[in-house]
Amino acid sequence: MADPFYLTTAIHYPNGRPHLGHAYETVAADVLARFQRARGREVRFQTGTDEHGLKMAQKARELGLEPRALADEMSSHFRDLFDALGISYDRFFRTSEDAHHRASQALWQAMEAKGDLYLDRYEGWYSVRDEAYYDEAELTVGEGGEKLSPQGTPVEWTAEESWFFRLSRYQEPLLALFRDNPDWVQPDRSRNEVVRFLEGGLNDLSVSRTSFDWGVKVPGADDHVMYVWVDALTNYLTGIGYPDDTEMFEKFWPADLHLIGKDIVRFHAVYWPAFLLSAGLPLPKAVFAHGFLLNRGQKESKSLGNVTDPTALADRFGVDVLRYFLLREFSFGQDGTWSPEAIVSRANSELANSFGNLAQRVLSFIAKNCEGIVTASGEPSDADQALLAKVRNACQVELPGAFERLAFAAGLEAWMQAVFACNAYVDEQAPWALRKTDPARMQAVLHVLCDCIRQLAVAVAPVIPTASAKLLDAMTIPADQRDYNSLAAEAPETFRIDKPVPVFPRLDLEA
RNA sequence: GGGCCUGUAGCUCAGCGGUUAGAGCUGGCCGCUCAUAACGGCUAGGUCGCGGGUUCGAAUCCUGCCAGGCCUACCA
Repeated sequence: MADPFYLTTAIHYPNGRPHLGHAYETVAADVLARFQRARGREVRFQTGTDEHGLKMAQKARELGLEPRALADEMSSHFRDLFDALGISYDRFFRTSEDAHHRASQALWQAMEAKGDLYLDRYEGWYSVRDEAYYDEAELTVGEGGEKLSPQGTPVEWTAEESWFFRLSRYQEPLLALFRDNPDWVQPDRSRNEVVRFLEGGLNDLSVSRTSFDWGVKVPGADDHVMYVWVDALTNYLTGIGYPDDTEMFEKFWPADLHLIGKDIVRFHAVYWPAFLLSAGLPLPKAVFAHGFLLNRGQKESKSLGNVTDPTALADRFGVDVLRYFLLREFSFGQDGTWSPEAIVSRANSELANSFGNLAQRVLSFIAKNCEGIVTASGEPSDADQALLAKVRNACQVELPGAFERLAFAAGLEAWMQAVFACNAYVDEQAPWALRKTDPARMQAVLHVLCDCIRQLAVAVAPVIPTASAKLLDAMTIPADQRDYNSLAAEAPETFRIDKPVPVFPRLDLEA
Protein backbone atom coordinates (compact mmCIF):
# COMPACT_ATOMS: atom_id res chain seq x y z
CA MET A 1 0.00 0.00 0.00
CA ALA A 2 1.39 3.37 -0.99
CA ASP A 3 2.55 5.68 1.72
CA PRO A 4 -0.04 8.48 2.06
CA PHE A 5 1.06 12.09 1.67
CA TYR A 6 -1.41 14.84 2.50
CA LEU A 7 -0.48 18.29 1.27
CA THR A 8 -2.43 21.52 1.42
CA THR A 9 -2.07 25.13 0.39
CA ALA A 10 -3.71 27.81 2.44
CA ILE A 11 -7.19 28.30 1.08
CA HIS A 12 -7.28 31.63 -0.70
CA TYR A 13 -9.46 34.57 0.31
CA PRO A 14 -11.45 35.52 -2.77
CA ASN A 15 -12.39 39.11 -2.03
CA GLY A 16 -10.49 39.97 -5.21
CA ARG A 17 -9.11 38.21 -8.20
CA PRO A 18 -6.13 35.90 -7.80
CA HIS A 19 -2.70 37.47 -8.05
CA LEU A 20 0.74 36.06 -8.68
CA GLY A 21 1.24 35.19 -5.03
CA HIS A 22 -1.69 32.79 -5.16
CA ALA A 23 -0.23 31.19 -8.25
CA TYR A 24 3.20 30.91 -6.64
CA GLU A 25 2.02 29.07 -3.56
CA THR A 26 -0.24 26.77 -5.50
CA VAL A 27 2.29 25.96 -8.21
CA ALA A 28 4.86 25.12 -5.56
CA ALA A 29 2.39 22.83 -3.86
CA ASP A 30 1.54 21.22 -7.18
CA VAL A 31 5.18 20.56 -7.95
CA LEU A 32 5.53 18.91 -4.58
CA ALA A 33 2.37 16.87 -5.13
CA ARG A 34 3.55 15.67 -8.54
CA PHE A 35 6.98 15.00 -7.13
CA GLN A 36 5.65 12.84 -4.31
CA ARG A 37 3.38 10.95 -6.66
CA ALA A 38 6.37 10.27 -8.91
CA ARG A 39 8.18 8.95 -5.86
CA GLY A 40 5.36 6.50 -5.30
CA ARG A 41 3.47 8.23 -2.50
CA GLU A 42 -0.32 8.20 -2.45
CA VAL A 43 -0.88 11.94 -2.56
CA ARG A 44 -3.88 13.91 -1.44
CA PHE A 45 -3.51 17.53 -2.54
CA GLN A 46 -6.03 20.14 -1.49
CA THR A 47 -6.42 23.81 -2.30
CA GLY A 48 -9.46 26.07 -2.49
CA THR A 49 -11.08 29.26 -1.30
CA ASP A 50 -11.89 30.65 2.13
CA GLU A 51 -15.11 32.49 1.55
CA HIS A 52 -16.57 33.62 4.85
CA GLY A 53 -15.98 36.66 6.99
CA LEU A 54 -16.53 40.34 7.19
CA LYS A 55 -14.43 41.39 4.22
CA MET A 56 -16.36 39.19 1.85
CA ALA A 57 -19.65 40.46 3.26
CA GLN A 58 -18.50 44.05 2.85
CA LYS A 59 -17.21 43.53 -0.66
CA ALA A 60 -20.46 41.88 -1.68
CA ARG A 61 -22.43 44.77 -0.25
CA GLU A 62 -20.29 47.26 -2.14
CA LEU A 63 -21.05 45.43 -5.36
CA GLY A 64 -24.70 44.97 -4.55
CA LEU A 65 -24.37 41.19 -4.50
CA GLU A 66 -25.22 38.47 -2.07
CA PRO A 67 -22.04 37.15 -0.43
CA ARG A 68 -22.64 33.73 -1.90
CA ALA A 69 -22.92 35.13 -5.41
CA LEU A 70 -19.65 36.99 -4.97
CA ALA A 71 -18.03 33.88 -3.56
CA ASP A 72 -19.25 31.76 -6.44
CA GLU A 73 -17.85 34.14 -8.98
CA MET A 74 -14.53 34.81 -7.30
CA SER A 75 -13.93 31.22 -6.37
CA SER A 76 -14.39 30.25 -9.98
CA HIS A 77 -11.58 32.63 -10.97
CA PHE A 78 -9.25 30.82 -8.63
CA ARG A 79 -10.32 27.47 -9.90
CA ASP A 80 -9.94 28.58 -13.51
CA LEU A 81 -6.46 29.88 -12.80
CA PHE A 82 -5.40 26.66 -11.15
CA ASP A 83 -6.82 24.60 -13.98
CA ALA A 84 -4.96 26.79 -16.45
CA LEU A 85 -1.73 26.27 -14.52
CA GLY A 86 -2.13 22.52 -14.53
CA ILE A 87 -2.59 22.28 -10.78
CA SER A 88 -3.27 18.63 -10.01
CA TYR A 89 -5.41 19.18 -6.94
CA ASP A 90 -7.42 16.23 -5.70
CA ARG A 91 -9.88 18.54 -4.01
CA PHE A 92 -10.77 22.16 -4.71
CA PHE A 93 -12.28 23.23 -1.44
CA ARG A 94 -14.88 25.90 -0.73
CA THR A 95 -15.75 26.85 2.81
CA SER A 96 -19.29 27.70 1.76
CA GLU A 97 -20.02 24.00 1.18
CA ASP A 98 -22.56 22.44 3.51
CA ALA A 99 -20.22 19.63 4.50
CA HIS A 100 -17.75 22.20 5.67
CA HIS A 101 -20.28 23.90 7.88
CA ARG A 102 -21.06 20.58 9.51
CA ALA A 103 -17.39 19.78 9.99
CA SER A 104 -16.64 23.18 11.49
CA GLN A 105 -19.50 22.72 13.90
CA ALA A 106 -18.21 19.28 14.83
CA LEU A 107 -14.78 20.72 15.58
CA TRP A 108 -16.42 23.50 17.57
CA GLN A 109 -18.35 20.98 19.62
CA ALA A 110 -15.18 19.01 20.27
CA MET A 111 -13.52 22.15 21.62
CA GLU A 112 -16.62 22.98 23.61
CA ALA A 113 -16.70 19.49 25.11
CA LYS A 114 -13.14 20.06 26.25
CA GLY A 115 -14.33 23.13 28.13
CA ASP A 116 -12.33 25.50 25.95
CA LEU A 117 -15.20 27.69 24.75
CA TYR A 118 -17.09 30.18 26.86
CA LEU A 119 -19.45 33.05 26.28
CA ASP A 120 -18.36 36.50 27.37
CA ARG A 121 -18.73 40.10 26.42
CA TYR A 122 -16.45 41.87 24.03
CA GLU A 123 -16.63 45.58 24.59
CA GLY A 124 -14.93 48.68 23.38
CA TRP A 125 -15.18 51.61 21.02
CA TYR A 126 -16.84 50.37 17.88
CA SER A 127 -17.11 52.04 14.52
CA VAL A 128 -20.13 50.86 12.60
CA ARG A 129 -18.70 52.21 9.40
CA ASP A 130 -15.38 50.40 9.80
CA GLU A 131 -17.01 47.43 11.51
CA ALA A 132 -14.07 47.36 13.87
CA TYR A 133 -13.21 47.89 17.50
CA TYR A 134 -10.58 50.41 18.52
CA ASP A 135 -8.64 51.01 21.65
CA GLU A 136 -9.22 54.20 23.56
CA ALA A 137 -5.71 55.35 22.76
CA GLU A 138 -6.24 55.01 19.02
CA LEU A 139 -9.10 57.46 18.98
CA THR A 140 -8.97 61.11 18.07
CA VAL A 141 -11.35 63.88 19.04
CA GLY A 142 -13.37 65.54 16.30
CA GLU A 143 -14.35 69.19 15.94
CA GLY A 144 -17.56 68.78 17.89
CA GLY A 145 -15.76 66.94 20.68
CA GLU A 146 -16.96 63.53 19.52
CA LYS A 147 -14.62 60.55 19.45
CA LEU A 148 -13.39 59.38 16.06
CA SER A 149 -11.62 56.24 14.84
CA PRO A 150 -8.18 56.47 13.17
CA GLN A 151 -10.12 56.53 9.90
CA GLY A 152 -12.08 59.52 11.12
CA THR A 153 -15.34 57.63 11.46
CA PRO A 154 -17.61 57.99 14.50
CA VAL A 155 -17.32 55.39 17.24
CA GLU A 156 -19.60 54.36 20.08
CA TRP A 157 -19.08 52.28 23.17
CA THR A 158 -20.45 48.88 22.31
CA ALA A 159 -20.70 45.61 24.13
CA GLU A 160 -21.18 42.47 22.10
CA GLU A 161 -21.47 38.89 23.13
CA SER A 162 -18.69 36.71 21.83
CA TRP A 163 -17.55 33.18 22.32
CA PHE A 164 -13.98 32.90 23.47
CA PHE A 165 -11.49 30.09 23.00
CA ARG A 166 -9.23 29.35 25.96
CA LEU A 167 -6.04 29.91 23.98
CA SER A 168 -4.26 30.84 27.19
CA ARG A 169 -4.35 27.20 28.24
CA TYR A 170 -2.14 26.20 25.35
CA GLN A 171 0.90 28.38 25.82
CA GLU A 172 2.95 25.66 27.51
CA PRO A 173 1.85 22.80 25.26
CA LEU A 174 2.70 24.88 22.20
CA LEU A 175 6.07 25.97 23.55
CA ALA A 176 6.76 22.31 24.25
CA LEU A 177 5.83 21.48 20.67
CA PHE A 178 8.46 23.87 19.36
CA ARG A 179 11.06 22.69 21.85
CA ASP A 180 10.55 19.05 20.95
CA ASN A 181 10.13 19.57 17.24
CA PRO A 182 12.00 22.68 16.16
CA ASP A 183 11.42 22.01 12.46
CA TRP A 184 7.68 21.88 12.83
CA VAL A 185 7.49 25.34 11.31
CA GLN A 186 9.96 26.29 8.63
CA PRO A 187 11.90 28.35 7.79
CA ASP A 188 13.61 29.49 10.98
CA ARG A 189 12.34 33.02 10.56
CA SER A 190 8.80 31.84 10.99
CA ARG A 191 9.53 29.62 13.94
CA ASN A 192 11.25 32.51 15.70
CA GLU A 193 8.25 34.69 15.11
CA VAL A 194 5.93 32.13 16.63
CA VAL A 195 8.08 31.29 19.62
CA ARG A 196 8.43 34.97 20.49
CA PHE A 197 4.73 35.38 20.25
CA LEU A 198 4.14 32.40 22.54
CA GLU A 199 6.70 33.60 25.05
CA GLY A 200 4.85 36.89 25.23
CA GLY A 201 1.83 35.10 26.69
CA LEU A 202 -1.48 34.20 25.11
CA ASN A 203 -4.85 35.84 25.58
CA ASP A 204 -8.06 33.99 24.97
CA LEU A 205 -9.27 34.43 21.45
CA SER A 206 -12.61 35.86 20.40
CA VAL A 207 -14.02 33.22 18.05
CA SER A 208 -17.52 34.36 17.17
CA ARG A 209 -19.20 37.44 15.75
CA THR A 210 -22.75 38.72 15.85
CA SER A 211 -22.37 41.81 13.68
CA PHE A 212 -22.80 39.91 10.40
CA ASP A 213 -24.06 36.49 9.39
CA TRP A 214 -21.84 35.42 6.47
CA GLY A 215 -20.18 32.46 8.12
CA VAL A 216 -20.64 29.17 9.89
CA LYS A 217 -23.29 29.29 12.57
CA VAL A 218 -22.17 28.54 16.10
CA PRO A 219 -23.93 25.37 17.27
CA GLY A 220 -26.73 26.28 19.66
CA ALA A 221 -26.20 30.01 19.18
CA ASP A 222 -27.66 30.88 15.81
CA ASP A 223 -27.07 34.61 16.15
CA HIS A 224 -23.29 33.96 16.21
CA VAL A 225 -21.07 33.03 13.29
CA MET A 226 -17.61 31.63 13.80
CA TYR A 227 -14.55 33.81 13.49
CA VAL A 228 -13.43 33.26 9.92
CA TRP A 229 -10.12 31.65 10.86
CA VAL A 230 -11.83 28.96 12.91
CA ASP A 231 -13.69 27.62 9.96
CA ALA A 232 -10.94 28.40 7.45
CA LEU A 233 -8.43 26.20 9.21
CA THR A 234 -10.98 23.45 9.54
CA ASN A 235 -10.90 22.98 5.77
CA TYR A 236 -7.85 20.79 6.19
CA LEU A 237 -10.04 18.32 8.08
CA THR A 238 -13.27 18.66 6.15
CA GLY A 239 -11.58 18.00 2.84
CA ILE A 240 -10.63 14.49 3.91
CA GLY A 241 -13.98 13.59 5.37
CA TYR A 242 -14.01 14.86 8.94
CA PRO A 243 -16.05 14.02 10.90
CA ASP A 244 -17.93 11.34 8.93
CA ASP A 245 -15.57 9.55 6.56
CA THR A 246 -13.25 7.98 9.05
CA GLU A 247 -11.47 5.80 6.50
CA MET A 248 -10.15 8.64 4.38
CA PHE A 249 -9.59 10.80 7.41
CA GLU A 250 -7.52 8.19 9.17
CA LYS A 251 -5.51 7.53 6.07
CA PHE A 252 -4.49 11.14 5.49
CA TRP A 253 -4.61 12.88 8.85
CA PRO A 254 -2.36 14.25 10.19
CA ALA A 255 -1.33 16.24 7.12
CA ASP A 256 2.28 15.91 6.01
CA LEU A 257 2.59 19.55 5.10
CA HIS A 258 0.63 22.79 5.21
CA LEU A 259 2.12 25.20 2.71
CA ILE A 260 1.33 28.83 3.59
CA GLY A 261 2.52 32.41 3.06
CA LYS A 262 4.75 33.98 5.64
CA ASP A 263 2.05 36.45 6.66
CA ILE A 264 -0.27 33.82 8.14
CA VAL A 265 2.19 31.85 10.22
CA ARG A 266 0.51 32.64 13.50
CA PHE A 267 -2.82 31.26 12.46
CA HIS A 268 -1.25 27.98 11.37
CA ALA A 269 1.36 27.64 14.06
CA VAL A 270 -0.51 28.91 17.12
CA TYR A 271 -4.26 28.93 16.68
CA TRP A 272 -4.48 25.82 14.52
CA PRO A 273 -2.46 23.47 16.74
CA ALA A 274 -4.29 24.86 19.76
CA PHE A 275 -7.65 24.07 18.19
CA LEU A 276 -6.47 20.58 17.33
CA LEU A 277 -5.06 19.93 20.78
CA SER A 278 -8.34 21.08 22.23
CA ALA A 279 -10.33 18.81 19.94
CA GLY A 280 -8.03 15.91 20.70
CA LEU A 281 -6.79 15.57 17.13
CA PRO A 282 -3.20 14.93 16.02
CA LEU A 283 -1.21 17.91 14.75
CA PRO A 284 0.00 18.23 11.16
CA LYS A 285 3.58 17.09 10.69
CA ALA A 286 4.95 20.33 9.28
CA VAL A 287 4.13 23.87 8.23
CA PHE A 288 6.22 25.75 5.70
CA ALA A 289 5.90 29.49 5.12
CA HIS A 290 7.10 30.71 1.73
CA GLY A 291 8.22 34.24 0.93
CA PHE A 292 6.59 36.90 -1.21
CA LEU A 293 7.26 37.89 -4.78
CA LEU A 294 8.11 41.48 -5.55
CA ASN A 295 7.39 43.01 -8.92
CA ARG A 296 10.65 44.72 -9.91
CA GLY A 297 11.45 44.95 -6.23
CA GLN A 298 8.13 46.45 -5.22
CA LYS A 299 5.11 44.93 -3.60
CA GLU A 300 2.17 44.62 -5.91
CA SER A 301 -0.78 46.66 -4.80
CA LYS A 302 -3.89 48.18 -6.22
CA SER A 303 -2.75 51.67 -5.32
CA LEU A 304 0.52 51.26 -7.23
CA GLY A 305 -1.43 49.80 -10.11
CA ASN A 306 1.10 47.03 -10.64
CA VAL A 307 -1.03 44.01 -9.87
CA THR A 308 -0.25 41.13 -12.19
CA ASP A 309 -2.81 38.70 -13.49
CA PRO A 310 -1.10 35.32 -13.41
CA THR A 311 -3.29 34.00 -16.19
CA ALA A 312 -1.95 36.70 -18.46
CA LEU A 313 1.62 35.69 -17.62
CA ALA A 314 0.87 32.06 -18.35
CA ASP A 315 -0.77 33.00 -21.66
CA ARG A 316 2.13 35.21 -22.62
CA PHE A 317 5.04 32.98 -21.65
CA GLY A 318 3.57 29.50 -21.31
CA VAL A 319 2.44 27.48 -18.33
CA ASP A 320 5.55 25.36 -18.04
CA VAL A 321 7.79 28.38 -18.39
CA LEU A 322 5.94 30.22 -15.63
CA ARG A 323 6.02 27.19 -13.35
CA TYR A 324 9.71 26.67 -13.95
CA PHE A 325 10.48 30.32 -13.39
CA LEU A 326 8.58 30.49 -10.11
CA LEU A 327 10.49 27.60 -8.63
CA ARG A 328 13.86 28.21 -10.24
CA GLU A 329 14.33 31.91 -9.70
CA PHE A 330 13.71 32.19 -5.98
CA SER A 331 14.85 30.59 -2.82
CA PHE A 332 11.62 29.11 -1.51
CA GLY A 333 10.89 30.61 1.87
CA GLN A 334 12.56 33.91 1.05
CA ASP A 335 11.16 36.88 -0.81
CA GLY A 336 12.13 37.25 -4.43
CA THR A 337 12.05 39.81 -7.22
CA TRP A 338 10.67 39.08 -10.65
CA SER A 339 10.08 40.86 -13.93
CA PRO A 340 9.01 39.86 -17.43
CA GLU A 341 12.62 40.25 -18.53
CA ALA A 342 13.71 37.77 -15.87
CA ILE A 343 11.15 35.24 -17.05
CA VAL A 344 12.23 35.55 -20.66
CA SER A 345 15.88 35.35 -19.76
CA ARG A 346 15.46 32.26 -17.60
CA ALA A 347 13.20 30.56 -20.11
CA ASN A 348 15.46 31.20 -23.09
CA SER A 349 18.76 30.38 -21.52
CA GLU A 350 17.78 27.35 -19.48
CA LEU A 351 14.70 25.82 -21.04
CA ALA A 352 15.03 26.73 -24.72
CA ASN A 353 18.78 26.97 -25.28
CA SER A 354 20.13 24.49 -22.79
CA PHE A 355 17.58 21.77 -22.10
CA GLY A 356 15.19 22.07 -25.03
CA ASN A 357 17.97 22.43 -27.54
CA LEU A 358 19.89 19.55 -26.00
CA ALA A 359 16.91 17.29 -26.54
CA GLN A 360 16.25 18.59 -30.02
CA ARG A 361 19.84 18.39 -31.26
CA VAL A 362 20.12 14.78 -30.10
CA LEU A 363 16.67 13.49 -30.98
CA SER A 364 16.45 15.12 -34.38
CA PHE A 365 19.94 13.83 -35.18
CA ILE A 366 18.74 10.32 -34.41
CA ALA A 367 15.57 10.79 -36.41
CA LYS A 368 17.49 12.02 -39.42
CA ASN A 369 20.55 9.81 -39.34
CA CYS A 370 19.58 6.61 -37.57
CA GLU A 371 16.00 6.09 -38.71
CA GLY A 372 14.95 6.94 -35.19
CA ILE A 373 16.55 3.97 -33.51
CA VAL A 374 19.50 3.87 -31.14
CA THR A 375 20.89 0.79 -29.44
CA ALA A 376 23.52 0.43 -26.75
CA SER A 377 26.84 -0.46 -28.31
CA GLY A 378 30.22 -1.45 -26.91
CA GLU A 379 31.79 -0.78 -23.55
CA PRO A 380 31.08 2.65 -22.08
CA SER A 381 34.05 5.01 -22.21
CA ASP A 382 35.28 7.04 -19.25
CA ALA A 383 33.49 10.05 -20.64
CA ASP A 384 30.27 8.06 -20.95
CA GLN A 385 30.48 6.87 -17.39
CA ALA A 386 31.35 10.28 -16.03
CA LEU A 387 28.40 11.87 -17.78
CA LEU A 388 25.95 9.17 -16.72
CA ALA A 389 27.16 9.38 -13.15
CA LYS A 390 26.67 13.12 -13.12
CA VAL A 391 23.21 12.98 -14.63
CA ARG A 392 22.06 10.14 -12.42
CA ASN A 393 23.31 11.88 -9.34
CA ALA A 394 21.51 15.09 -10.29
CA CYS A 395 18.25 13.34 -11.20
CA GLN A 396 18.11 10.62 -8.58
CA VAL A 397 19.92 12.17 -5.62
CA GLU A 398 20.36 15.92 -5.75
CA LEU A 399 17.06 17.07 -7.22
CA PRO A 400 14.89 14.69 -5.17
CA GLY A 401 16.84 15.47 -2.02
CA ALA A 402 16.42 19.18 -2.55
CA PHE A 403 12.73 18.90 -3.39
CA GLU A 404 12.14 16.92 -0.20
CA ARG A 405 13.47 19.95 1.69
CA LEU A 406 11.43 22.30 -0.53
CA ALA A 407 14.73 23.68 -1.86
CA PHE A 408 13.35 23.82 -5.38
CA ALA A 409 15.90 26.27 -6.76
CA ALA A 410 18.79 24.18 -5.47
CA GLY A 411 17.33 21.04 -7.00
CA LEU A 412 16.85 22.70 -10.36
CA GLU A 413 20.33 24.18 -10.18
CA ALA A 414 21.81 20.68 -9.83
CA TRP A 415 19.60 19.53 -12.68
CA MET A 416 20.79 22.41 -14.86
CA GLN A 417 24.41 21.54 -14.19
CA ALA A 418 23.68 18.08 -15.55
CA VAL A 419 22.12 19.62 -18.67
CA PHE A 420 25.27 21.69 -19.19
CA ALA A 421 27.39 18.56 -18.88
CA CYS A 422 25.29 16.87 -21.57
CA ASN A 423 25.77 19.72 -24.00
CA ALA A 424 29.50 19.69 -23.37
CA TYR A 425 29.53 15.94 -23.98
CA VAL A 426 27.73 16.35 -27.30
CA ASP A 427 30.36 18.83 -28.44
CA GLU A 428 33.25 16.66 -27.30
CA GLN A 429 31.92 13.43 -28.76
CA ALA A 430 30.71 15.11 -31.97
CA PRO A 431 28.39 12.36 -33.20
CA TRP A 432 28.11 14.14 -36.57
CA ALA A 433 31.81 13.32 -37.09
CA LEU A 434 31.46 9.78 -35.76
CA ARG A 435 28.73 9.14 -38.26
CA LYS A 436 31.39 8.96 -40.96
CA THR A 437 34.28 7.50 -39.00
CA ASP A 438 32.80 5.15 -36.41
CA PRO A 439 29.06 4.48 -36.61
CA ALA A 440 29.12 1.99 -33.74
CA ARG A 441 30.64 4.55 -31.41
CA MET A 442 28.11 7.09 -32.64
CA GLN A 443 25.35 4.70 -31.55
CA ALA A 444 26.96 4.37 -28.14
CA VAL A 445 27.18 8.13 -27.69
CA LEU A 446 23.61 8.69 -28.78
CA HIS A 447 22.41 5.94 -26.48
CA VAL A 448 24.15 7.58 -23.54
CA LEU A 449 22.54 10.88 -24.46
CA CYS A 450 19.09 9.37 -24.78
CA ASP A 451 19.43 7.85 -21.37
CA CYS A 452 20.49 11.22 -19.99
CA ILE A 453 17.64 13.09 -21.64
CA ARG A 454 15.17 10.52 -20.36
CA GLN A 455 16.53 10.95 -16.85
CA LEU A 456 16.45 14.72 -17.08
CA ALA A 457 12.91 14.79 -18.46
CA VAL A 458 11.57 12.46 -15.79
CA ALA A 459 13.31 14.26 -12.96
CA VAL A 460 12.00 17.67 -13.95
CA ALA A 461 8.52 16.51 -14.92
CA PRO A 462 6.86 17.75 -11.70
CA VAL A 463 7.93 21.28 -12.63
CA ILE A 464 7.27 21.25 -16.38
CA PRO A 465 4.81 18.40 -16.82
CA THR A 466 3.59 19.25 -20.30
CA ALA A 467 6.98 19.70 -21.90
CA SER A 468 8.41 16.66 -20.17
CA ALA A 469 5.54 14.53 -21.38
CA LYS A 470 6.04 15.73 -24.96
CA LEU A 471 9.68 14.86 -24.78
CA LEU A 472 9.10 11.44 -23.28
CA ASP A 473 6.40 10.82 -25.87
CA ALA A 474 8.88 11.64 -28.62
CA MET A 475 11.24 9.13 -27.03
CA THR A 476 8.41 6.58 -26.83
CA ILE A 477 9.01 6.01 -23.14
CA PRO A 478 5.99 4.12 -21.77
CA ALA A 479 3.76 6.03 -19.38
CA ASP A 480 4.54 3.65 -16.54
CA GLN A 481 8.27 4.29 -16.83
CA ARG A 482 8.24 7.97 -16.03
CA ASP A 483 8.65 7.97 -12.27
CA TYR A 484 11.70 8.14 -10.06
CA ASN A 485 11.80 4.40 -9.49
CA SER A 486 12.15 3.80 -13.19
CA LEU A 487 15.24 6.01 -13.25
CA ALA A 488 17.02 3.70 -10.87
CA ALA A 489 16.44 0.76 -13.22
CA GLU A 490 18.70 -0.06 -16.16
CA ALA A 491 18.38 2.14 -19.21
CA PRO A 492 16.34 0.71 -22.07
CA GLU A 493 18.54 -1.24 -24.49
CA THR A 494 16.97 0.56 -27.42
CA PHE A 495 15.43 4.01 -27.82
CA ARG A 496 12.93 4.72 -30.56
CA ILE A 497 12.53 8.36 -31.45
CA ASP A 498 9.29 9.54 -32.99
CA LYS A 499 9.07 12.93 -34.69
CA PRO A 500 10.89 15.14 -32.22
CA VAL A 501 9.84 18.79 -32.17
CA PRO A 502 11.26 21.61 -30.05
CA VAL A 503 9.38 21.79 -26.76
CA PHE A 504 10.42 25.28 -25.64
CA PRO A 505 10.23 28.05 -28.21
CA ARG A 506 12.51 30.99 -27.65
CA LEU A 507 10.58 33.92 -26.22
CA ASP A 508 10.55 37.55 -27.21
CA LEU A 509 9.78 40.24 -24.68
CA GLU A 510 7.47 41.98 -27.12
CA ALA A 511 5.47 38.83 -27.78
C1' G B 1 8.11 51.57 19.28
C1' G B 2 9.43 46.20 19.84
C1' G B 3 10.56 41.15 17.57
C1' C B 4 12.22 38.32 13.42
C1' C B 5 14.33 38.24 8.52
C1' U B 6 16.95 40.21 4.17
C1' G B 7 21.00 43.45 2.12
C1' U B 8 27.44 39.42 -1.64
C1' A B 9 29.74 40.87 -9.24
C1' G B 10 25.27 45.10 -14.11
C1' C B 11 20.96 41.13 -12.94
C1' U B 12 19.05 36.67 -10.01
C1' C B 13 21.20 34.04 -6.23
C1' A B 14 24.87 30.43 -3.37
C1' G B 15 28.50 30.67 0.47
C1' C B 16 27.27 31.74 6.82
C1' G B 17 34.88 31.41 11.10
C1' G B 18 39.96 29.40 7.74
C1' U B 19 43.51 28.46 1.08
C1' U B 20 43.56 33.78 -4.29
C1' A B 21 34.57 35.07 -2.25
C1' G B 22 31.41 31.14 -6.10
C1' A B 23 27.26 29.83 -10.03
C1' G B 24 24.03 31.19 -13.87
C1' C B 25 22.55 35.25 -16.95
C1' U B 26 24.57 39.67 -19.40
C1' G B 27 29.46 41.64 -21.88
C1' G B 28 34.27 40.35 -24.62
C1' C B 29 37.46 36.67 -27.33
C1' C B 30 38.02 31.77 -29.62
C1' G B 31 36.03 27.11 -31.41
C1' C B 32 32.05 23.98 -33.52
C1' U B 33 28.02 23.23 -37.10
C1' C B 34 24.19 18.00 -34.89
C1' A B 35 20.60 21.68 -32.99
C1' U B 36 15.48 26.33 -31.36
C1' A B 37 21.43 32.09 -34.93
C1' A B 38 21.16 27.25 -30.39
C1' C B 39 26.14 24.50 -28.13
C1' G B 40 31.34 24.32 -26.08
C1' G B 41 36.01 26.69 -24.20
C1' C B 42 38.36 30.98 -22.30
C1' U B 43 37.75 35.78 -20.20
C1' A B 44 36.07 40.41 -17.94
C1' G B 45 33.39 41.99 -13.56
C1' G B 46 32.93 42.40 -6.31
C1' U B 47 34.87 48.54 -0.70
C1' C B 48 30.62 40.82 0.61
C1' G B 49 24.81 47.81 2.87
C1' C B 50 27.88 51.42 6.26
C1' G B 51 30.85 52.18 11.09
C1' G B 52 32.98 49.93 15.34
C1' G B 53 34.51 45.40 18.05
C1' U B 54 35.96 39.93 19.12
C1' U B 55 39.68 36.58 16.81
C1' C B 56 46.04 34.28 14.67
C1' G B 57 42.05 34.83 10.93
C1' A B 58 35.17 37.47 9.47
C1' A B 59 31.08 38.02 3.88
C1' U B 60 30.67 34.49 7.91
C1' C B 61 30.46 36.00 15.37
C1' C B 62 29.04 40.67 18.57
C1' U B 63 27.43 45.84 18.46
C1' G B 64 25.54 50.59 16.36
C1' C B 65 23.46 52.74 12.07
C1' C B 66 20.98 52.79 7.05
C1' A B 67 17.44 50.47 3.46
C1' G B 68 13.49 46.78 2.47
C1' G B 69 10.00 42.85 4.12
C1' C B 70 6.80 40.09 7.68
C1' C B 71 4.67 39.95 12.54
C1' U B 72 3.40 42.92 16.58
C1' A B 73 2.37 47.26 19.83
C1' C B 74 -2.92 50.97 24.95
C1' C B 75 4.07 56.35 21.34
C1' A B 76 -0.91 62.92 20.94
